[in-house]
Amino acid sequence: MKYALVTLSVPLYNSTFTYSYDESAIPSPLYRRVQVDFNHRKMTGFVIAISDEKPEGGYDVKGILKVIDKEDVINDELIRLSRDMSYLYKNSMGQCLSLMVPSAKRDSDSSPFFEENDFIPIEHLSADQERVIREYHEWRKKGRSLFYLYGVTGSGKSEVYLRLAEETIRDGGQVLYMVPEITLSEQLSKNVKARFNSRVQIMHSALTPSQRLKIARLVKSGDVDIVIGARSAVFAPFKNLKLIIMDEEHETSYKASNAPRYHARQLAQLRSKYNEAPLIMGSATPSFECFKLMKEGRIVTLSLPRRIGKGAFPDIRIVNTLGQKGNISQILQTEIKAALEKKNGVILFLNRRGYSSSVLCNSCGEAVRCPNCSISLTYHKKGKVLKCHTCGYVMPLVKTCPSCHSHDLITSGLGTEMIEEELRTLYPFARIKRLDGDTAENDKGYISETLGQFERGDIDILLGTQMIAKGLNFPKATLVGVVNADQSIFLPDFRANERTFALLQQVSGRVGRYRDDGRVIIQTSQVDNPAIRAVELNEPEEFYRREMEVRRKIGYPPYSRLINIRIRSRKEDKARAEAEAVEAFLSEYFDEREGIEMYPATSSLIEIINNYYRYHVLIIAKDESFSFALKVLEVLRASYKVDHDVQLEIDTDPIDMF
DNA sequence: AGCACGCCGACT
DNA sequence: GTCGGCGTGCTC
Repeated sequence: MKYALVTLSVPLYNSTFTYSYDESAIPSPLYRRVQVDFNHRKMTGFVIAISDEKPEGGYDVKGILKVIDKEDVINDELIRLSRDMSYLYKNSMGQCLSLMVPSAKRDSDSSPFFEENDFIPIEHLSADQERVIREYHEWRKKGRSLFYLYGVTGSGKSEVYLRLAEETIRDGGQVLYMVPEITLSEQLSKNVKARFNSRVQIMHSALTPSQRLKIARLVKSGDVDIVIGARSAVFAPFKNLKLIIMDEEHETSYKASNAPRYHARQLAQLRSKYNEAPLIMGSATPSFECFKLMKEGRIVTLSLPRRIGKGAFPDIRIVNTLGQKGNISQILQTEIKAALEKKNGVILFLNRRGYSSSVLCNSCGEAVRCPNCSISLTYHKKGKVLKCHTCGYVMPLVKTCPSCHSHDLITSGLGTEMIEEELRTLYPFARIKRLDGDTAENDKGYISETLGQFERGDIDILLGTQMIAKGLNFPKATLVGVVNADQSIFLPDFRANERTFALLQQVSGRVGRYRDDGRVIIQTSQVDNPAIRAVELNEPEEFYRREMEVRRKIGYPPYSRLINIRIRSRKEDKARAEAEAVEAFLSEYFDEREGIEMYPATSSLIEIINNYYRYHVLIIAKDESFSFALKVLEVLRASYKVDHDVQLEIDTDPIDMF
């Protein structure tokens, strides 16, 4: 008899269990998925080690039911990664490992696609691009492995990534190329596929588990040179990983929004270390975390301060919306008209879908609320419905106020639907298309179709949310209008200014990449906001310096690290009691400790989501105390029993406080 | 997290 | 009597 150490995706502190097998009867299960009986249910787990010794402890060892795979699906590196990830994010190893390989269920078995592409000529490098590649090699020789390509939009970062990827592949290494959201990186994937042809694999969220497995196999065998993908591509099982690229490093989509709440940047750093593979991050708007490391010299900065070719910075104007009637100011209207007359493309950005963000009662003042969440419903004119943007609840538009039955209801706040309506009235002959979560819903083709239309000039005005803000190149566009920057400014989050700055800088980057007549109009009621001012005056460094100083004074990231403990329950008293108990448990360790502060248990900003009451306890740890905090949370996981109808989630380095 | 076991109320 | 409510405890 032999014994296999199996990890199972269970939310228990220890998720590894020993099962026996007869080596003459079944093939070696090491690094493969196995089916086992676990407390009266069949589960799939991964074998991470095998041994001849019967384990200590005196319990009855059960047998492996069957070995699922004919070949390895994980390796030592992924096991090590899941162990480190488990320690940092406080989920079991089994839960972490189960993210890395698609789970047991088999599905329709279609093969991953290899597409032939048109040949795209290799651009010649600008002097700046050549310089940073030279600098990169010099620093590599000195043994440095963390780099940041800090370059304005349109400075040609991608070409630098591709050159370095080519060199790595030529030397026999594999490359991981991460992008925030793959659907919006059509242009990139086309370029990369054309350059590297069939030895490229794209990992996107639309892949089925079996397609993922096939790709994983190709990556593992070394038959793929470069993997392009979003967050989860950080788990690809490389045979010989020699370069990691993380484009648009500041993007929040690199952080997982359910447990284990890992950050791909953090895991990329771990894999960089394990493999002695350099990590190159890049953005025009670095996260404060990276910016600080760059200033301290812990990350090597490679800077591209100029646009390539004929690209020029757009002319940026701020329009004060206070006292303005209508949602599109006279100034913006004039600019749109001028752009339309010249047959140039117009991009309008508003970060809120729907018609109006809430429906208010003019008589009692109450907003129409979601029955399952503690937020107000958004009115969608299409279908005349009220939608909850938090839980997805939909109901027909009400005619009377749910609290006082008055008929006097008014809409409040603006969304993309409303702007679309205004645009159609103002420019009846323009070809206008809206791109947001509603129009793109369930239809990935719609996004690329619309973007293609705009690129070809078949659409005059493209109106959209976040979706159109990122990484896209529109040579025909000369005008970008931010309909309302206030939403971002008023986010109840200490990162509101950082986010606003990055967002505005990124949308501004959509024009003027190839021409010098780009124009940006930003409408806001907060003309003196530091992020607005920084974009207006094109003073990013000054913005970083001042905002970071604010963070340093209040002791927030990047001058500390946060750990947020979220507690949820259907019963309010249970949620509160548990949060208070967790706080009391942690106080024993943290109260007397330098460098660690804990906020008392409080209800979350959105108190109820999907009928769950939400509380949280926030831990703020200085860098030198962070590992102590992790140790204490290890004790919490190991010895603290949470009530049965309560859920506890630990979020290390949270990016939203909700 | 599930799932079994077990101990109480209200039903044919 | 026994069906099923959900509190409690365990998972190689």
